[in-house]
Amino acid sequence: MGRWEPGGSSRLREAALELFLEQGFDETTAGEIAQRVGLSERTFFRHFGDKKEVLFGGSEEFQREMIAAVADAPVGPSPLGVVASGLAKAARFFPDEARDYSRKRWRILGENPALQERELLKMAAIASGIGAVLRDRGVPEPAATLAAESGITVFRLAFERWLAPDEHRPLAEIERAMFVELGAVVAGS
Amino acid sequence: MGRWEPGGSSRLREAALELFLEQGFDETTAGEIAQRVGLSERTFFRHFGDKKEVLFGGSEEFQREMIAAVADAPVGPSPLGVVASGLAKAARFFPDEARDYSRKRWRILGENPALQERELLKMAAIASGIGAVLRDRGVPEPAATLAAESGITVFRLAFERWLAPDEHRPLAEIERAMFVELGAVVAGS
DNA sequence: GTCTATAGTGCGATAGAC
DNA sequence: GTCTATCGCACTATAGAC
Repeated sequence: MGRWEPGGSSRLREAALELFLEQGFDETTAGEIAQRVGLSERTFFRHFGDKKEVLFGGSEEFQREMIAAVADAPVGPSPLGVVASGLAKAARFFPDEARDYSRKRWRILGENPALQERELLKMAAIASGIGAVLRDRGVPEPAATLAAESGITVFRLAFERWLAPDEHRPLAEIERAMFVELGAVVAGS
Repeated sequence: MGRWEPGGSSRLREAALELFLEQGFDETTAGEIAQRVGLSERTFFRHFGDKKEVLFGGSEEFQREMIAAVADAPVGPSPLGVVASGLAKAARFFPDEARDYSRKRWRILGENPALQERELLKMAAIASGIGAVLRDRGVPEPAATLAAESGITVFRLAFERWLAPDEHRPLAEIERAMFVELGAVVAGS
């Protein structure tokens, strides 16, 4: 038992989500979030490099997981197949229980271009990491980067679909369907 | 002859590029850029919504052009083919003479994640616009979005390749090769 | 934890162009 | 008279330096 309540980061993240939903991202100051959990603004910025980052907690872990899943995927004939099997494994990061939280977060992101920018950068970083893994596995360029980027595109669209109000299938299943669709779209040209 | 030199925006853009190359993006203040062309900091922010935006001049026009090129593409059997022919047309925005400027700009972007975020958002906006155009042309979902996103991925990778020091082919030619590679990567799965 | 520079906004005033 | 570009000032929040 220390001098502070434990879990400063996660308490800040929760408070931030609430406040952003209530009053909007721009209308909420970092100091306000910190105050709500009894911390100082200075402490907020020690936990998060900038205000946006409070909405991206756990994203480094997800990123590592996603890249590791591709690295550990069984040897396959096609690089995109390798990416697909990695993505399927990483889908466990988003079980049904996470849908509600993800939808709230998505609503906030949808209203703020600066947050969308950050989300895109995170995705781009994952794509870049997957590309590197594929090259390590002997896939030449530009196939490695194309497979990585296409895989992330499939993931993004599947994820958005997963969040839709009328959607109930698990993420991995939507991913599979989306990969099939990609095959059809590209084959048709 | 007015009270002011004409072309405030473009003079600010040029000065910004110089200063960013000399001292870096973070080390250059908006006031400094404005001062160099005889304007005030306040005026800088009336031309550009934020500091990053000074590096994205003409991007709205490029965006419109890209989307219009897809909208005006001849009727084709496949949505990705339509996107490809649109992209080929829009490649004229980047003639050989623009390579030098583009490389300078790319070097600045490469050193700053915040600028990469903005670049990704601009690309995402174009993809979204192309997706809408495809839906207007009768392409169902998720094929429309997949074709749009895949097309933008091809454009991005082709553009990066176009900027490589050892690369001399025109952008349109690299795009074509990249579309072929995408076909191979996806077909192989 | 305090102190400070920079980013970015709001508003009023001014100077020309049409 | 109206429209547009500019300046100047006051102000807040972010973010980094000390």
